Amino acid sequence: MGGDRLYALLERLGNLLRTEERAAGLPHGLQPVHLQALRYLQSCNRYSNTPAALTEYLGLTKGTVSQTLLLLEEKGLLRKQADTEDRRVIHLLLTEAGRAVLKQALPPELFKRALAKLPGDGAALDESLTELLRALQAANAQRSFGPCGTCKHFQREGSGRFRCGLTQEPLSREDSQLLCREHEGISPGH
Amino acid sequence: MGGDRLYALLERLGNLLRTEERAAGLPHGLQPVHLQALRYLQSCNRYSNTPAALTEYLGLTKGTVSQTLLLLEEKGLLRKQADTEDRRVIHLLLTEAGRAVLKQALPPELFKRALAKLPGDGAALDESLTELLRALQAANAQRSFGPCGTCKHFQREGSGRFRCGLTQEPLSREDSQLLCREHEGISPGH
DNA sequence: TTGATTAGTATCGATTCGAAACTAAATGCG
DNA sequence: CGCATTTAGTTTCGAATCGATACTAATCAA
Repeated sequence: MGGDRLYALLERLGNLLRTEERAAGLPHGLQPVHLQALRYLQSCNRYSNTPAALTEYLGLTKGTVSQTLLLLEEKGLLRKQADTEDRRVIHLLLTEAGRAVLKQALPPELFKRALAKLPGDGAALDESLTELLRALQAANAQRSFGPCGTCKHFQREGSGRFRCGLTQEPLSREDSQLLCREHEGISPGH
Repeated sequence: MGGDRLYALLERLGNLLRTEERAAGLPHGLQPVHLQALRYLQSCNRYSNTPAALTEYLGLTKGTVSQTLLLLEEKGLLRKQADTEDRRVIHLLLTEAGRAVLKQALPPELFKRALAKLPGDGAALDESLTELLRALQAANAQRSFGPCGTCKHFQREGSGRFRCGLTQEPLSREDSQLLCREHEGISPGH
């Protein structure tokens, strides 16, 4: 059946990207997981920049992620900031150095070159992958980590003013584009 | 730019599949790499079932792959067979047990369920991914590991009879569908 | 107040992985 | 032929990921 072929394709792509990621991180002394953590933290919103959210995103255990964060902090790529409301919670903020490393390392050179050679602008690929990801997350009961503005808790309050229905906090236009761990897609039935 | 988003998608998909693969291998005491090795060996041709080819396919070092193979052999999932022509070369053959494990473990359940939910039959996805993989392999100077029958060394010799232009050996119809490490795509310019 | 839950950390052992040194066979060049 | 070089594969070692488990501290619920 066709599933096998699709699976082989995805696995091979995954391996190639992982190898590239390994090479891209090497000069900075970073492993693939470290780059992935940095990339997540750069693109998530203020509810989702915590060890717990990162743990869910990466699909690892919290102990493992805690180690990863220790290393990134020692290297000065991120800093920790205690939450003012819930003192158990810690927010992870990229430093300038962290952002610089990320900008230089990801996406890897090979990937950028390949993308340039791709016939079309990759829109079809984007759409197919998004669909697959959605199906995977639906099949599992997993969080979607989608952009804030596409969530069912997202509320419009007039020109350029938004609010999160879950936390009741106001949201800026930039906020609405960041990934959120509480993200729930709008179900087609409504 | 759009590359970032595409990259994030692929990385996330890769992580999900890897997590699933880890879970699928757990009951057999196998890690993701082990399943990947088995899957490759099941679908490659007789020129490509060697440690060196597997090393290239996985993008690891030969020492690492050597360890992986040791474990798989100990578990009775594959056996080694010395090449009769070149006594340095070793061929890796799946045992019945190896094939059974593979059949049971891959693709992971989650993936199959997701595929079933996918609108359409995944043909668009297949095409997009194949294109991307081709672009990646062209951008790198990497081997393509494509099916024998789509290689520029592949020769037709009449009804159902084929030959490899590189080794001059005759090929069966089944041969022509297996992955080959010497595979070179037919360049569009010819 | 007491018990349960949640966020995060610390420690341990198993495993992957790369680097480098090594063996053995094949190849190439004088 | 003879000797250096290359290639296939193994071995050894150390660094790093990762999961499991136990732990602290804060919050929440009854």
